[in-house]
Amino acid sequence: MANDKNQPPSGEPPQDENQIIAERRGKLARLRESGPAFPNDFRRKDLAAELQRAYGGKTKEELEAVKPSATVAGRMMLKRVMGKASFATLQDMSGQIQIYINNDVTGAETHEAFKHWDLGDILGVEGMVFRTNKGELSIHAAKLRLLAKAVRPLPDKFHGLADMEQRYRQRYVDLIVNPESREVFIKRSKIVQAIREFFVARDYLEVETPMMHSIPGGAAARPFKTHHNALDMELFLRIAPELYLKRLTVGGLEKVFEINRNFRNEGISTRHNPEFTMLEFYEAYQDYRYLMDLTEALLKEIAQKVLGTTTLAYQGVTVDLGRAFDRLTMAEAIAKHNPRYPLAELAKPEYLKIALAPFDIEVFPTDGVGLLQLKLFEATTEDKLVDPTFIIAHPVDVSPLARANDANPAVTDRFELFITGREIANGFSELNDPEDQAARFTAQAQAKEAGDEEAMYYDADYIRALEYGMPPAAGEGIGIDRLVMLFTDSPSIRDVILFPQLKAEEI
RNA sequence: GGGGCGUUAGCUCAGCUGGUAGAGCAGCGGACUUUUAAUCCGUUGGUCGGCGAUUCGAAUUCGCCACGCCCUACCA
Repeated sequence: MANDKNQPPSGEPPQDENQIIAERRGKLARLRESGPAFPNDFRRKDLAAELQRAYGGKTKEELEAVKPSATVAGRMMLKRVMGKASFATLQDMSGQIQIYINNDVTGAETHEAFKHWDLGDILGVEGMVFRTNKGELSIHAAKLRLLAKAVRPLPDKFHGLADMEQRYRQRYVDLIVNPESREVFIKRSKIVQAIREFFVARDYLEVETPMMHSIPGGAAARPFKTHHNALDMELFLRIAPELYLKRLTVGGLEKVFEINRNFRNEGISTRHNPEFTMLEFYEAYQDYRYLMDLTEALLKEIAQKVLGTTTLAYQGVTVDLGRAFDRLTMAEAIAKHNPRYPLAELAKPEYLKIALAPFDIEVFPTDGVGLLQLKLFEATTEDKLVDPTFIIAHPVDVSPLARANDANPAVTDRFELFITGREIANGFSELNDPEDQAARFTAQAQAKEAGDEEAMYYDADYIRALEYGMPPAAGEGIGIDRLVMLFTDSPSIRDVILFPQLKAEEI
């Protein structure tokens, strides 16, 4: 099958041909007989939403006195033919507007042609803006043209497209007929724009670092492998930009951010797509506490710009981003949300092992207090962190790139931000000691030798960069897709990615 | 990877315990000069996801496969 993929059809009619498509192909063939069937000489001057805004407040009489003209183009979503007069609803990028066609103004010949045009066709209209007896703002078409024929029918005009598979595979159809889907992607764009504005306003430099790495690093994940022919070289799609962005702080780009794709060769779920978008940012001469303040400010600003409020609803729960975010260690969070575990006991490995016993979690004799706390945290507390909560001081074992705490080297100066029980951000004071970093890489490389597929590689060039002196810095990553899920109340990551990864389909 | 559920006309969906497939919308034909999910009359359209089994007979029961959704595991 792989070989006939993406080959042009071979004379045989496509599998999904049907009566409706055949009918429309016939109409298209007749169109071709009378000139270009897909003309590109129509210039629209007005957008539906702008007309609604400009004339929405005018009465029927006021409009008749002024007779404003308008030129719009769009897809025909609804059509009502009533003999000698017809109505249609056009949809453009901004919204919808009704057009009115009759024999007197539009002309009988054009009207007759219009009657055979189909829902989904793209039309261009020029005419007077007026208000109908029922009060609908409309354009009385003086000129009306078919600009692009739709050979395939649109889904049900009232129910839209419900089949999730078809919505994901044929997003173009979903976007035409499901306004709420369009809204999600408009919001996504606004969120990304708000993020850019936030960092640019703080003198950050937006950069683009390689997506193809010879040594994948910066995260614990299995990479995609690829091959460069001319260089005859194995390459990996990046799992994170982190190590390159920190090289830039060595280079003197002291405030950098990147919004771009990461690729991880792992399972697919409602929260995981193989390629996903990450924001990562690094600032020299700052620490993780500063980052927590910055993160709060960022989320509040996005919420204000995109939603107009700091209160949001996600899948039935309300979250207030306006309040100060909680900052708790794992032990504190466990004790706070599970009163059955006293805080003082959570510092004792023996107690933690007993507490973990009822859960189906692997505990190793070598697990220290930090790891045991992490396991108990994930089992009992993570999903209870509905309101924004920073969890701080992660064990050093699970944070190979974070700076160890000066007072307690077993933990790192790190935080993760949880909202609605999900991790939204991960940041820390960066490890800039080349010898400490080399030792941690060595430990990771040994773990990889021992079979841990997600352990990191030893990155000698990264160590070399640190040896030139990296300024003390703090850095953070935020998964954009999950952030968009939160802000758009989307239950699945596929709802916020235009073309999510699915298994190959035979068309 | 493991478990559950789903797949019927272009779209949205009915179809009980097996008796040979329906509606609405869309399409086609007709009526209608201010409709708006227009309305009214008539009408076309389906190898019921695929393959196999049971049966006189399968959309319906059973098995396998494909694709999707949800949960779960790893992670962001």
